Amino acid sequence: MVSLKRRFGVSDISELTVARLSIYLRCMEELERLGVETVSSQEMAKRFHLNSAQIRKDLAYFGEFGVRGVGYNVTELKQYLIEILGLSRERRIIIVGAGNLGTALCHYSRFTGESFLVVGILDDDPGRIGESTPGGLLVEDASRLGEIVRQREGEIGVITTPAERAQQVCDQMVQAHLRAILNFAPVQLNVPKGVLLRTVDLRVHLEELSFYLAHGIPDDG
Amino acid sequence: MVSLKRRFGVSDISELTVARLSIYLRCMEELERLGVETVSSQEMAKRFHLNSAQIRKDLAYFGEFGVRGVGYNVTELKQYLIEILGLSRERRIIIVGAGNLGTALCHYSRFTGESFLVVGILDDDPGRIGESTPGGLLVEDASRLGEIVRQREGEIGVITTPAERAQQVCDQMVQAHLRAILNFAPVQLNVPKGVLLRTVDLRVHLEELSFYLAHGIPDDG
DNA sequence: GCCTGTGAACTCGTTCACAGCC
DNA sequence: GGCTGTGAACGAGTTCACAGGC
Repeated sequence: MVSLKRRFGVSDISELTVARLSIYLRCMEELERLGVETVSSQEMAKRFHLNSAQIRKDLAYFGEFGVRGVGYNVTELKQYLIEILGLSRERRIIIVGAGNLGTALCHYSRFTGESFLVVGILDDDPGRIGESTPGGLLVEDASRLGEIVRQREGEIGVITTPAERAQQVCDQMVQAHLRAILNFAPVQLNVPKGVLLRTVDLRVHLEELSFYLAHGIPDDG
Repeated sequence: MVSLKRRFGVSDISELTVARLSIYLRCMEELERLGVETVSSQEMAKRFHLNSAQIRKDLAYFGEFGVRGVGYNVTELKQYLIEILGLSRERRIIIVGAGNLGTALCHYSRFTGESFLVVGILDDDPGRIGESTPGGLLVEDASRLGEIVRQREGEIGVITTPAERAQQVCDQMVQAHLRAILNFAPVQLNVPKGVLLRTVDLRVHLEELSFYLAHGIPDDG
């Protein structure tokens, strides 16, 4: 096995590239299931509707994983992608907001292989604290966030509270040393430098769809 | 009130612009709540961490909504954005997949004002059919999709099935004349031209966070 | 004075096309 | 022959900077 490129400044890698690495990982998993041992960027592009040059370029940021004239070894590339994406160790997730979405996400570890584990779901509604979720976790008091993060070595915070509460929860997560936050509340949150925030805004997605329903859908999709 | 620009080819508008229009709408709602009547692009940019030139450019695709020397009228711009995004009429949503995520999304109409309404949630698991969801809807048989879409004038399909079932459900949605599909299953789906597909892949988002946890978080956020 | 709307400059990302290697 | 890795060309998207209007 070739080693990963020693130095790639993380800021040289575009977010779009990172998102695609995750896609490539899923492609490798699929190919492995199908028993495919080797794949060229072209074949991969055709099969999964990607662009072959882009695949090669994305991968080349991190090392020389391919063999000229042959392509990429599926299992090997999968391992590299796991390594690159930091998935070789478990990442522990703490959810704040035990509404429908929050409890739904408790289940989520099931779909993501071994890499992610929800280790806590908190809420500040006394009516919800103590309830058990479909995932088997008990809802705990949101005021214990700091303690729980420390205890269970949480790394990723997920916000599924109403919009009004989200910034407050976000601040508490930063305080509790969570450095990666996934926000489902439909607000633009502020985090200090050194904290990574991703917002998944369902309302934005629905409104986009509505825009194209209103104005027609372009040919390219 | 000035009228909307008569002809903007929908393909001239970037998807990124469309997504931002949705953000701007949320900004207007916030400003209206705060009682602000007029806002300049610069003030808006500062308040919501956007870029003023980009705001002006995005809006200018659709008309001349601002007043030089003054700025934009908040309520008026809000109305324009609603119009542009096709939100002045209700968009009816059909969900397929009554697992935790699907049932969680039934509630979603509540958070999106008047514009979106979940009018059906279907599943093919006989054990789930007939169950009632937190939103008050009964789970119906997925095989009745076509009929239900027609009856209730569904326009947007939401896929919350496991990955294995997703392409099949997607095909059935296309068959049932849904032209806008929001997919939460972690697979790359194929749709014919004339159908709009958006995928929200939680796994990709989590893996991105993991990447930056592993390699460090760049200063810009 | 201040602010919009917009061409021009620039930055970033994608795609092309080929040298180098198997 | 085929395929990777990569500089160069291209295109998309963002930001600048200012003319024009209030």
